[in-house]
Amino acid sequence: MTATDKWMDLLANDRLLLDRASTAERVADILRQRVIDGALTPGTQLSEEGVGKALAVSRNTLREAFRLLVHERLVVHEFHRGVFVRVLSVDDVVDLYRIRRLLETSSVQRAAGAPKALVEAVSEAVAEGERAARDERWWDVGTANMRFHEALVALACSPRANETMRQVLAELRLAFHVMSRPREFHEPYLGLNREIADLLAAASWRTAAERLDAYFDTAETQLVEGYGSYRA
Amino acid sequence: MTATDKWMDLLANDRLLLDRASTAERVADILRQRVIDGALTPGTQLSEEGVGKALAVSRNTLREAFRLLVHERLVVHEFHRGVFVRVLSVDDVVDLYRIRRLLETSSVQRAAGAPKALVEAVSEAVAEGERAARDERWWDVGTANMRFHEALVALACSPRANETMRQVLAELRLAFHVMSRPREFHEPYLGLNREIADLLAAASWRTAAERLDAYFDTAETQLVEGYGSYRA
DNA sequence: CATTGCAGGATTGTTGAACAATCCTCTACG
DNA sequence: CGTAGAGGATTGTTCAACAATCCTGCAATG
Repeated sequence: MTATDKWMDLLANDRLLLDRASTAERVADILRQRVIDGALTPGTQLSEEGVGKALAVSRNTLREAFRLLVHERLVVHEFHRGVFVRVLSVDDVVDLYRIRRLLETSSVQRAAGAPKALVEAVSEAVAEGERAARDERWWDVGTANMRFHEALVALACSPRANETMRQVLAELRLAFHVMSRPREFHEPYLGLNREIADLLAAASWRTAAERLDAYFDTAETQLVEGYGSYRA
Repeated sequence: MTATDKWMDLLANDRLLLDRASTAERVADILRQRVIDGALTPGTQLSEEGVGKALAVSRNTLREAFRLLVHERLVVHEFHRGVFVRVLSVDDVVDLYRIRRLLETSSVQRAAGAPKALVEAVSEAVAEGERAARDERWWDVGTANMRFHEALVALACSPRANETMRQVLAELRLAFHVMSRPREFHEPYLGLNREIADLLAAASWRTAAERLDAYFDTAETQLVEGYGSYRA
């Protein structure tokens, strides 16, 4: 029966990829990707006619897709005016760091019972960031940094927490796009991430949590002034 | 100029209440309320034709509303089959308690800088629960209990954390509806809530967080067996 | 000069109908 | 007993139409 169980798992994966995908969701996927990778910059309007014609979907289907993205806060919907790629305010960025602090420090604090593979995922994300930094791929450094923090929350073994964290990080991408110096912004955190990952690997949960808490103290203030001066 | 600033704030509030409300959002509001108060029990299908005719909205508008509720996890959408009021599994309930623990304990831990009014809101929620218990309004006891925990997260002063918590608690309503004994389920927590509120009022953040953590240890195990046996 | 009022055009909000795709049920057949 | 298929019901998606609202520019007014 263990052999069939393996097959079942594989089938379950494939079902998600192949089977279920309404047009609205796929449209949302595309737009989400474009917002995250910066092709759609904050502030640009997504007109129903324009996007609908470009993707060859009807206005109704498109509106369903817009609802999804609005709920994820990647776009804003102004009544009778349309949807726009979100422009994060400084308050938004502060709030994003605040909820990150709640989720991440708490997850690290009680990571004692987490599966070993999840702890290794943290170290792997750090290593990926270090590789990207060596090659001066600063955008990838930012991506790896996010994967690192996502891996921290994953220690809590809560699908909903993971989902919330994913959304928070996607929103933060909106802030990073208006930063003009990705290197100066992302590079300083490489050492901190490594330090925290090593503490986790050594099962020093409490120390890691304290280190992380200190990280947020500095990151938040640093970011506020950075975001205020770098934005378009 | 400070006088006009005051006016502006008031106007901004009113704009949210009076101005913006698309049909889809109002439909979602209605359905959300019906799911939360139990009129729509978990598992029931929300057919597009039925609900659309009942609320006198078109299918397209209704589908937009459904998308919102799907994203809030109050209903599930099965491709080519329809939307159904969500039936929480035991795993779901465990996960909900897990993310609650992350958000709540972390919020309480760093509540030192929270505005006094937010701390008082915690005590007020406890008092409301005690009043409801005295009158044997057990459903209201559950509502007050949720308001209590919502108030705990509010200490973190993060709109996004508040929103996440609201959603989590709305989901938990789905579990409470299949419990047959609201009194036995809600009453034991009254004393714990009071204890935590008093610790917060005394600025004993650390002790309060530890007490809350212990609360989750017992609540989670207690709930799993309770949910397994009480469900319809 | 600043402000107000008012077309006109463009965009969104909402509806209804239509057709395709899929699922469910029931029946008939091997 | 199992299964293959027909038929009906529901959902997925598009299209066209109209109402409601917003934006722009211009004229009128003080």
